[in-house]
Amino acid sequence: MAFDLRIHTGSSTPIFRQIVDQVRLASATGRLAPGDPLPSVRALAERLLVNPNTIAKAYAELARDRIIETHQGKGVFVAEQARDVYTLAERQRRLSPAVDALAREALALGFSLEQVQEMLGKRLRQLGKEEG
Amino acid sequence: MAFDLRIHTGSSTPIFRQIVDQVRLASATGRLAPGDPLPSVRALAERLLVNPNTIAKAYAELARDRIIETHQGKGVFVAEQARDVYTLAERQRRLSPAVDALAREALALGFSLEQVQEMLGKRLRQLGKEEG
Amino acid sequence: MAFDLRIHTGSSTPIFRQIVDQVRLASATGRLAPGDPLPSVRALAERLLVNPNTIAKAYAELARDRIIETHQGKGVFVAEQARDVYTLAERQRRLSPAVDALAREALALGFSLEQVQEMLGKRLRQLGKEEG
Amino acid sequence: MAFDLRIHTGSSTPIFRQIVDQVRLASATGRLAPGDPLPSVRALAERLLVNPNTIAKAYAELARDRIIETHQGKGVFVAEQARDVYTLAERQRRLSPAVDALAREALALGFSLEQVQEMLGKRLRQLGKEEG
DNA sequence: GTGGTCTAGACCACT
DNA sequence: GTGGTCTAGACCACC
Repeated sequence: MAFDLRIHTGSSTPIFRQIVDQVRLASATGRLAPGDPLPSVRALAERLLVNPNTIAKAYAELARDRIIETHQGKGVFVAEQARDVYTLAERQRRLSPAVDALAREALALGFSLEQVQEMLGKRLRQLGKEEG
Repeated sequence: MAFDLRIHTGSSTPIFRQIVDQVRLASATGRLAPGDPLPSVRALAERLLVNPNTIAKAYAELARDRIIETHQGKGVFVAEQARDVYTLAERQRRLSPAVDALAREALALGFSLEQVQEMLGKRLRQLGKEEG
Repeated sequence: MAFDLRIHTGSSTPIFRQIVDQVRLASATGRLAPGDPLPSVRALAERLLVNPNTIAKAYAELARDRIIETHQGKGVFVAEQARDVYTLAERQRRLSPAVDALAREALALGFSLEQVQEMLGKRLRQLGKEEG
Repeated sequence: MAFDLRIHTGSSTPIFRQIVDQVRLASATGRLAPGDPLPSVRALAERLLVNPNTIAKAYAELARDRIIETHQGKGVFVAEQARDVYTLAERQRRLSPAVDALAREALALGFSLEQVQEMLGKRLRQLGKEEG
């Protein structure tokens, strides 16, 4: 199964960030395993109809964070490095900025806890399906 | 207690947006009450060491959303009544980027829906209590 | 026919508002169709002989109201679908200054309600027909 | 009966303009007849709780347009000048900017002719009552 | 004094 | 190339 990278040009999040996030997410959830090949810059640019510079920028950030490795003349692969294991506290610490941002925005827009939880549940189920 | 506006110039979120968000949240939680005066454009610009235009831009957005009212020659005040400016669909559209960001991050970190919802509830209660 | 934006620098209505109003009206009457590109900030500024910031301010307001979509590095386009952003009450609030002005003027000039309504209907039909 | 001038500080229209418009309207509809006295600058400023400069500015514009006359030491009076008589075409020409502004705004906000006509009728009835 | 608009010119992120 | 943000400084209307 080919790793199915998708971008939304309508979104306000930059294309290069969408790519970085998807690869990072796929790697964290095991959908991409160490050693798996990724499409070349040129091939991905053609498939997604975006500028090769955009792909290169995304791959550069992923390589900097040791998520992927590029082997000259061979291609791009998911890095072999050991997966970090976080404590619960550490995982919560990493999640809390997003929790905080959503909480503030929801309050400002006048949403109740229940409404936000429902939107969140719906979105999580969507993401889960795309992954499976 | 005077309303204590603070900005981080090091942040990637624009200064004017930091101001908008803080005022909106303070208004939603009741920390700013209808009729309360806000610092003048020039005074706030001096205090925060930013350009008056930046403050004016923030105030203009708040006025468009009917959070504040500006009176020529008098100053800026918190709007008398909270008003339903945006449709439910629009408010959901505005919340969805934060929902999406949290959902993706939670998935990548391996949290369950219930765990995230609990963190969210806790944070919402904290923010609501920070009044006065 | 390219969309022909024109401003009157002599007018008391701000330049950025003239631009906003013309684009909004053109979008509402279908003279601008979803997906249509708008001139770039710099190009329009050059053509109208105004500062790019003034154009940017107008485009920012149109984007907030989801009339247009701006794509970083690509340009500005008419939004894909018209969306209900504002509640009925808010739309009435925004219309009421114009209603009030016409009512007062009509009263001062001794027009009956029927006469004003007829003039209004005629003008609305004219504006609607000026498409294409 | 004293001429009952009222201002809305919450409105976006400047106070001095509200005063000018109300006097002009009362004069045009005969509620203020030539020779009728108006309150002094100082008295009106005290009654409306506004700055005397604001009243003075309004009276200056009314005097410039020959709606009122100020007699030093005696007070302010509605001018004796002959009322202009307009042809229907001339009256329509004077009304048309307000008609046009309302039509454009209504179209942009997505209102139907019927909705606008209803808002207009309601507003005209309100103004008629205030006057009676 | 207040806020609103505009110009000029700079820097940054994204494509 | 594109739009987004910020600074500096000016002028205006209103109170």
